[in-house]
Amino acid sequence: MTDFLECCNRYAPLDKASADGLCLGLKAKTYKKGEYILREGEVCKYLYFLSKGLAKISFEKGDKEFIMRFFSGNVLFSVFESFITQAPSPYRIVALEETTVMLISHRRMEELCKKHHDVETLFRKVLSIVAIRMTKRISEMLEENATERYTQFVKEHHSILQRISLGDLASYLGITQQSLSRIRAKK
Amino acid sequence: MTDFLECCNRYAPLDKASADGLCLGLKAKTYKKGEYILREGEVCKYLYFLSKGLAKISFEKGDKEFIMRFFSGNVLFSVFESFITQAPSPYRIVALEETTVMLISHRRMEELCKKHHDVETLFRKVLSIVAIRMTKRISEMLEENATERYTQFVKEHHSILQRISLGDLASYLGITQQSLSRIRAKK
DNA sequence: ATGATTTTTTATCATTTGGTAAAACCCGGT
DNA sequence: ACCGGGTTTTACCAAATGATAAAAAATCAT
Repeated sequence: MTDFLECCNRYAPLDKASADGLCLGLKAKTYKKGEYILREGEVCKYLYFLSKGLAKISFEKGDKEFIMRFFSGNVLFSVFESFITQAPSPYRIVALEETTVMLISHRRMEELCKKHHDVETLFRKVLSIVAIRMTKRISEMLEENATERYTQFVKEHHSILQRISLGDLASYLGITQQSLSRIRAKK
Repeated sequence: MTDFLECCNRYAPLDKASADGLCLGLKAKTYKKGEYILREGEVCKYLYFLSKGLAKISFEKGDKEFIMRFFSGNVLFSVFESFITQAPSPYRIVALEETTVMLISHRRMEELCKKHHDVETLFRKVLSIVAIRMTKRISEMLEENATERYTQFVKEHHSILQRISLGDLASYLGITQQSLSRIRAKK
């Protein structure tokens, strides 16, 4: 709870009323390793705060999986495609370890955004970080080859590297596991 | 002006006061084909509304150019990395035709967001669209090869296809112009 | 510890894409 | 019409990545 509010306050300073509103009815849920937090096709009803563990957002095409992003530490995340529009999610969320998330429902978030200007500011800031991060990823995918992307990932996500399987890392980088293995062997 | 407000209202319905605030001091600027609207390294001071023409956001690495996105029609855009943080832009904006944009300064946008809740909602919605669009692009880059990405682009951006050079399209797809030419020849 | 299952590495060959160069094409200015 | 500059296509070879298969290593449950 403290972590959650601290995280929110890093985005935008919140009134007591807003903070209370966010915490009111905040539910925690724990998933075991490998469990789905959200399945493809389901509507993403929540904004998530990951308080413990590791998760991935991914999708399948044919028999291949592609990973959009990993989440660990104290971060806010969601499948915004689905959360914002309340349409079925093209992506799934899977726990890669025992993972605890706090849930803020879409309905409550909408209410709070309407009621408290600073919650809307918080939401806006969260989305701006997401937009910027996604844009950066696109840059990297355009300008860097697989080897460079791998090196970059190691540099930037050193902390979670050991917790991610090679297969998952390859799915994130957009290459086959064999290619990634080859890249690592070359060094 | 009308187009601008209509565009804004599609994101979020605005009060008269907010609409007036947005329009007050709104400046239009026209760029010739090939002119820079923003250079790499400059701070992006504006949220842009493109009312006429065609523009690209891109960057260079070595002697290659990579294109993040094209803009035409009545759309709001900016280099949000820079606009939001007011840090130097990693990207440039270039007019691909004679292009007219309306400028809303960062300072004014900040003021209006603070003053009018509905402007903040508008801004939030703009960012959510950006985040979703970027995410979709990442999906495509992960799951589709160059040929599929080309086909997809033709399908989705049919209207501006004839106005974009092959070189620019290749830079957007993340392949060389020669590869794109080859892909087109195969069909 | 043992065996079963999963993950990672290695190998081989096919396909895709890049790099370089040159030719063909298109278009605007004179 | 002709020139000149830019754009697009074609060709050739090299490098990167994918597909498939199998071996090796690591992990897990009993």
